Amino acid sequence: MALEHAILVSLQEKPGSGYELARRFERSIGYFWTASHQHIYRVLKRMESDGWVDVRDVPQYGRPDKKEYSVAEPGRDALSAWLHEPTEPESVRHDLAVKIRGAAYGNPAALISEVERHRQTHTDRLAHYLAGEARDFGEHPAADGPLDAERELQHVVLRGGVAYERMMIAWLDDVLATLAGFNTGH
Amino acid sequence: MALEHAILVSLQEKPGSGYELARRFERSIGYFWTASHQHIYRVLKRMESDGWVDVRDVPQYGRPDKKEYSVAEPGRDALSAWLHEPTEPESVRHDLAVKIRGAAYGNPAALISEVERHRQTHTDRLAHYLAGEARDFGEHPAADGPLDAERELQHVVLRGGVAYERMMIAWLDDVLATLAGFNTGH
DNA sequence: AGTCACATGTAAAGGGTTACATGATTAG
DNA sequence: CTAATCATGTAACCCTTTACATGTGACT
Repeated sequence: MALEHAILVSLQEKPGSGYELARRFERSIGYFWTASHQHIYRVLKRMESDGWVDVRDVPQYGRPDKKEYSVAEPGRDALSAWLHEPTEPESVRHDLAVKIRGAAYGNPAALISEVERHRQTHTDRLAHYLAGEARDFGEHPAADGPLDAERELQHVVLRGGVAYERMMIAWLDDVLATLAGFNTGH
Repeated sequence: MALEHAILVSLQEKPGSGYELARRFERSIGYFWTASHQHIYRVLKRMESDGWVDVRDVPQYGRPDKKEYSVAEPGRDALSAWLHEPTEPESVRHDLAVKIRGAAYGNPAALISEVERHRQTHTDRLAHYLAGEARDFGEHPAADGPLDAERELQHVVLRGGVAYERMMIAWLDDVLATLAGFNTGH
């Protein structure tokens, strides 16, 4: 897949500017598809020239004007076509796993701080996800949130993020225990 | 990171040809870093001209001759430098999660077969990993296998793969239950 | 005057996939 | 003769990152 489908999904949920999309890719949708603002602007240009999105100039007071993008008919079609076409599971890219195997010929203990750093990132993310879950899907959901299908689908994706972070933390603990074994000469 | 470090790790474990590397990337190291043969040959060329690897022509009988690559001193240095330099956790790319959120405006039930297909892939991979674990890290390990640190590090990486597949299967069951909820109108 | 949030881009390089291409040898 | 495994590559294209670049308006 490419960024364009993630953008279509986001714009379908709510139209917005390139800048706003970039902010959404730092949270929410960015939990499972990352993108920088440069990349977003570039793809948005192509999508516009392909007719997938409509643009509207929005003058603003107290801040720079912006362009608001929304999904056009051909964009909806492209999204629908992609949803119906089978996709293979993404190819895995775990640099930390490569490092761990590579450490065998160096000093495995040197990796400990790196692994701990990653563990910290994952615990932070987990806390962030859980806070978002309590806010948006708890007993007192935000009054302006989406309803029904959209809401439940967003929730199940978020639960996937939570499960992923929990698994990573548990595995990194396993890695740390293994690395500690070399230190003490076990 | 890039492919070259994964290749260095693999060649450090055992020298081999581009073809052999491509096969390793279909199993073992490919469980957490995928690469096609075209890509491998291209990167190998660059690594050779950078002096990271040595090449040796190996004439063979009964099959085409091959080039055997092994890690050279500068390659070992580059690998060591990379191992000591911090790396951020890889950016996530879960197309299925994007699809699930995108399904809200189409027909969520149309995704069921796609999710089931992914679930099947993950159960296959899990079975494959567990078979490899029993073979290489069970009570009767292969006699020619690696020892000590290398072996334990390979095992902990494999356990990560197992944990990942198990988490994915559980999450996809959660997704299927959620999608089923729309079918029955709940 | 400086910093921050908002807002939009371009250019160059790097990383990776897909399509195309060739050829040897073994087994059926 | 055909298919499979072994073996190596090129070319074009696409996706993404990094570096560079500009400018508004609010607040301190």
